[in-house]
Amino acid sequence: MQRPTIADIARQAGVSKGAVSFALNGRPGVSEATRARILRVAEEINWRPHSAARALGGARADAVGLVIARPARTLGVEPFFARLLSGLQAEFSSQSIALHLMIVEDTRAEIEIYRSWVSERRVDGLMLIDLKVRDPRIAVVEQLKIPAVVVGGPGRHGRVSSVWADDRAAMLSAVEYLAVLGHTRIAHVSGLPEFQHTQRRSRALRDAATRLTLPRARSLHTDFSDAQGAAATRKLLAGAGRPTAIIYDSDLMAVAGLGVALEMGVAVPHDLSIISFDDSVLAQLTHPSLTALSRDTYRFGVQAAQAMMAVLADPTKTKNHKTETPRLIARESTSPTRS
Amino acid sequence: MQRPTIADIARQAGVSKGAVSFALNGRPGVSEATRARILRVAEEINWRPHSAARALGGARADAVGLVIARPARTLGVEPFFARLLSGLQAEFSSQSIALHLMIVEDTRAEIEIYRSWVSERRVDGLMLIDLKVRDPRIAVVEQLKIPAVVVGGPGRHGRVSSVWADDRAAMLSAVEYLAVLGHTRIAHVSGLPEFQHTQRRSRALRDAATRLTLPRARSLHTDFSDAQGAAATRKLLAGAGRPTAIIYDSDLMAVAGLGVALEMGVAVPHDLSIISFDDSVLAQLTHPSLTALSRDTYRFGVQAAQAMMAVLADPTKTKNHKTETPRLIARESTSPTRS
DNA sequence: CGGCAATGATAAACCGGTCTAGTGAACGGA
DNA sequence: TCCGTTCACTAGACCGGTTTATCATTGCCG
Repeated sequence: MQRPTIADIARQAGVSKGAVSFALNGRPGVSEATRARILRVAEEINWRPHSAARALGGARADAVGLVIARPARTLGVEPFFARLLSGLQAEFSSQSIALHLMIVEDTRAEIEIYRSWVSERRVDGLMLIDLKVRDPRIAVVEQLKIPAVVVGGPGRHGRVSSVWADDRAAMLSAVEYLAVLGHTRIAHVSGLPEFQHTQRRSRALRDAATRLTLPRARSLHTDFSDAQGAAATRKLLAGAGRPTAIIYDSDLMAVAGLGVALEMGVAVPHDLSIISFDDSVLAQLTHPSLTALSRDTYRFGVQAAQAMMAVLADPTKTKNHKTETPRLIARESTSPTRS
Repeated sequence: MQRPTIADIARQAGVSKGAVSFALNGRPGVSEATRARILRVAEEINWRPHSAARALGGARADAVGLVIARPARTLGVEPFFARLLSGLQAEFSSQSIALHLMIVEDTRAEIEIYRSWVSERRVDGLMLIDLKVRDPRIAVVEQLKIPAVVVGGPGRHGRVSSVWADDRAAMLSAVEYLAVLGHTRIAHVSGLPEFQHTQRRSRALRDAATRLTLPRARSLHTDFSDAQGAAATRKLLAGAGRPTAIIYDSDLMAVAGLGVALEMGVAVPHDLSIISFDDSVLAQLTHPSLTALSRDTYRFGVQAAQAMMAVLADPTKTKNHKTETPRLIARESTSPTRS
């Protein structure tokens, strides 16, 4: 027999299709004895539900969609995504929810995918990442009426749930740490300026600079690539009154910056302290190892997945879930100023 | 109207459901005039196919499955997967094929997922990675009669297509390069011994050692983690008659090994040459930068995806597709021996 | 002009589940 | 004893497509 169906179960157990459906889904309508018999038969003939048939009846797709809008080719170098993905997956797979993944070029394409996935009922919910200032996706998911979770909020995202970390507090802790070490000329090599998390960090630096009266505190924007991270570093170190400390928005850029410093004969941490806003083996394997704002990105993914499952369970309840604030881990790349 | 269906199109265009289906799928059975009218109506009311309904009729799921059987937590650090994934995605998305992704703990769980995805008709094909010696998955996919592509073959995998690179030739080129530089004591820090690619590399080293009469050529197995890579390095460098060159199976382990060497006062490349079997920014950002066997992993992913689409188009045609052999890129971590 | 094939279209079955309305039997209370 | 309720279960509609069998019309050929 090719691929047993509930009709086969029904025949063998001597009941109707409906009864089988009730039994298999744990709903009332059958006696315990019958239920047990049906389950036994199902087990025996190795029956599996046909997801399409289920979905057709309006049931869940048991899949969540994630679209990443960055050039596919550059994605591989960013450890953050892989770790986030791992965390999401670990949690989702515990509920047998698969991840529908797609990498596209830009937000327009991303929105197109959302529309088709939703109207084709491929996914039950969407995870939005890299939220931008005035992000058009928010309006789209609200219009599509599909459960969504913003990873890396919160921002202006109406009634959509979000999971976020306090970038502001993290940045402040890094700046204060540097200030205590005697640094007054602090620079920030950031990511894309249109991202909300980039803006939060840059603003936090500005505010801290005002409060602690640090002159020359500045943010240089990049596209997160190691090349632009290196270029920004070169620019900072070449100028007069160069910074004594640089905070990088990713470990990849921090490592690239470290390379530039060595190349230019700027000793780390003696002449320049370096802090990475993201931690990974990468930051730990360099010499000197990098002081970093560390958080458990895997766990962040797990929490994002949990938030999604909460929204799936009750779409009316939206919630902003704040996760652990990245903590500063002091390593070898920071030291007091020499003066 | 909530979610237009082909019945709506049929009504508005004044034809039957069947005619609409023919028109939308570009099959014969309707005149050009009618077809055009139907397509126009479909466009107008913004109709999208309901993937579940399609699948129920036995059609394609337009998704390909990929299960990675490694501890989710450690996955994020391996740049290889992210790049492979990017390449796969880029190619698949050009055909609107989504990737169904799941990360599990072991091969048993992986096989379970295969069974359920196939019987639930969630995917049209499966990508198998990290092929092991006598891998049980081969028998499973053959039994399930689902199109599959082995990424990183070829091995004993019957009539299943594969996409692979010539690890043996790559390893030989690395060993020969080192031999020319005067190295005779060459070690290899490899990955998990049960993987076929690990075995091919280890065997290539042994063969080269015999041919070039290199004593003490040996492979040390690890689990691919930076910790075990470091431990293996420490063991190698602590012993008497330590190697003058080490080849690492991944850039992550190579970087970890580099750190251990620096820590132990072994100068790279002066006292020790290092080659990484995998290239990425990681290898380029260290100091000294790492000589590496480089290949375009993104492209590898693209080719794997193409192989999958070929099998989907005609499941009877299986093929072993050999991709570019990793080429040695000399950087700063290798030099002639001092003697 | 008759027979036959090709064309364009329709109606209905079908895929494998879910779910609702309905049925018969057992049970309980007055 | 009789009615109402609950329980266990059945029959069949339904979801939104695809596909097959069927049919009418037209055109072509001998």
